[in-house]
Amino acid sequence: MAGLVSVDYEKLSSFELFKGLNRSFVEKAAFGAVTKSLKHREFFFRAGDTAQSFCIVLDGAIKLLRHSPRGEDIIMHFAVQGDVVGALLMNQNERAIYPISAKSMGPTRIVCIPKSTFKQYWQSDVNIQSRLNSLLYRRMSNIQDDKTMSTSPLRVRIANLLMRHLDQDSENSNQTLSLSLTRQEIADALGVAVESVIRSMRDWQDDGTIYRPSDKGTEIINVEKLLKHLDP
Amino acid sequence: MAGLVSVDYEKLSSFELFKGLNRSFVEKAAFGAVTKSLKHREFFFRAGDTAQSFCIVLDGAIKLLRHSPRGEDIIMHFAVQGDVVGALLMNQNERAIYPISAKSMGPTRIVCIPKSTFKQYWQSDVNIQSRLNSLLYRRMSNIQDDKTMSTSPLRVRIANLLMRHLDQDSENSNQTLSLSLTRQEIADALGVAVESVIRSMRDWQDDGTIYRPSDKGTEIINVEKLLKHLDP
DNA sequence: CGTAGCCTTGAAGGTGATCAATGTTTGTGG
DNA sequence: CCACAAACATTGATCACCTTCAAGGCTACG
Repeated sequence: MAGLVSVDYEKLSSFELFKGLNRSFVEKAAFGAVTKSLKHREFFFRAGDTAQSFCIVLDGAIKLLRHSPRGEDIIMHFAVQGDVVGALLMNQNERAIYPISAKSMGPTRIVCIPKSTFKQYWQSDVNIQSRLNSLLYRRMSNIQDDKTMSTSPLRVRIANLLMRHLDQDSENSNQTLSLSLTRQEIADALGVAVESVIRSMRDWQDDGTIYRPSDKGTEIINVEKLLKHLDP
Repeated sequence: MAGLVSVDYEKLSSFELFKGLNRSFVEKAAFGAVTKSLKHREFFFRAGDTAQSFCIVLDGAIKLLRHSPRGEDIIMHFAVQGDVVGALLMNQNERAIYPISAKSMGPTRIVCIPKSTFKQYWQSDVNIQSRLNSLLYRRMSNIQDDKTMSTSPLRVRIANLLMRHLDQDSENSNQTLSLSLTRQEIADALGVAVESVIRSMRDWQDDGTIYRPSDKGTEIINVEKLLKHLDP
């Protein structure tokens, strides 16, 4: 937990949320903010906590999840670099509570911004509101994409999930994921059993459609091959 | 298609979105707006149309849906009286297109507001933005509720859907739905087959947990009984 | 070195999908 | 007003996909 330093502001300015805005505005938008470093599997907040702050992901990733009535985790969203978490709650009343839990995936750094700063500098700024809406809009689209596929066989839904998380950069047929997902997390995100995910992905591993370079780390995907698997 | 009359403004003012705001503001917020009367199963817009306007539901209901790759409709949201449809898109760029289709359920009246009015009066108003966010927040919560239940047996998910659409008014154990849902629509909203919905709900019909007063119209639900069916 | 989290495999079973057929209701046009 | 089509409701039989349960292995980490 520490105040923001120059390099943090630069990183913030590079995000879609603040791109093109001048430094003094970014500083105001982060008034009273602190950076937090989360280890692997650490909660930023839990469902039921009163919502006093929101955050922007600097590095790493955070999964937003709920507990299902039967004890499993259900993952609603993977927040990666530049994503805003919890902002929609800052508009709600004083005693609003987080409806979901936020848990880090690997070492993660975030900027944690107090509600008061939101009310003072974010709420009244048309530009920021509009950009927040864009982020929200994309999130909504993702959820709706998922739902649209709910009648498709599992392997199609898994492929769809993976494709949505491909790194923007690489354009060739071998692309990396923008975050490292475990089988368990894929299962939790789709609301299915781990075993089903494993069985669905086994063939893809066997014929090299997907593979992990060093056994640890992010999965690499041969998009063309993957799509071929989905045709029938 | 007609301009707004006094009674329309009064209705708008009674909605959560405008409650407590003065008449002149509501008139500005509806600048250039027209009312539209939709028949049963009429499209307000289709997925892919360029988004030039958004709307507020005056009476009736509108379902927001997508086409799944296999031809079925998947319903994302039921917009009822006071709900805003398509507002999130007004912030996006000029050539933004609707990602979903909007189709009326029964005779429906809406206020259709041009994008330009949004940009002029809605976007810069903190109050309205905050209320829009509240609506959006509730919609998000609904979708997440659905997803949280994705591992539960179908009858639990159906019950959950019904309970979320109970009329706010009646507090006794017999409650009416705030909109009339066909079995097909319940199936489409949950992404399952109609037959499965029918089979799941058959027992409830047989023992009077749910029933339709005049065979047509809205379903009435005995909440206590319904909950008892879900225990095991 | 032991635990916790994740991965993997197999066997058995159930839930919901699919297909096919039929009935019912509603709306449309002659 | 009647005939016909379209949308919705219902039922039964069969089957596939995914779940569940059980067991074991691997890796990281305190």
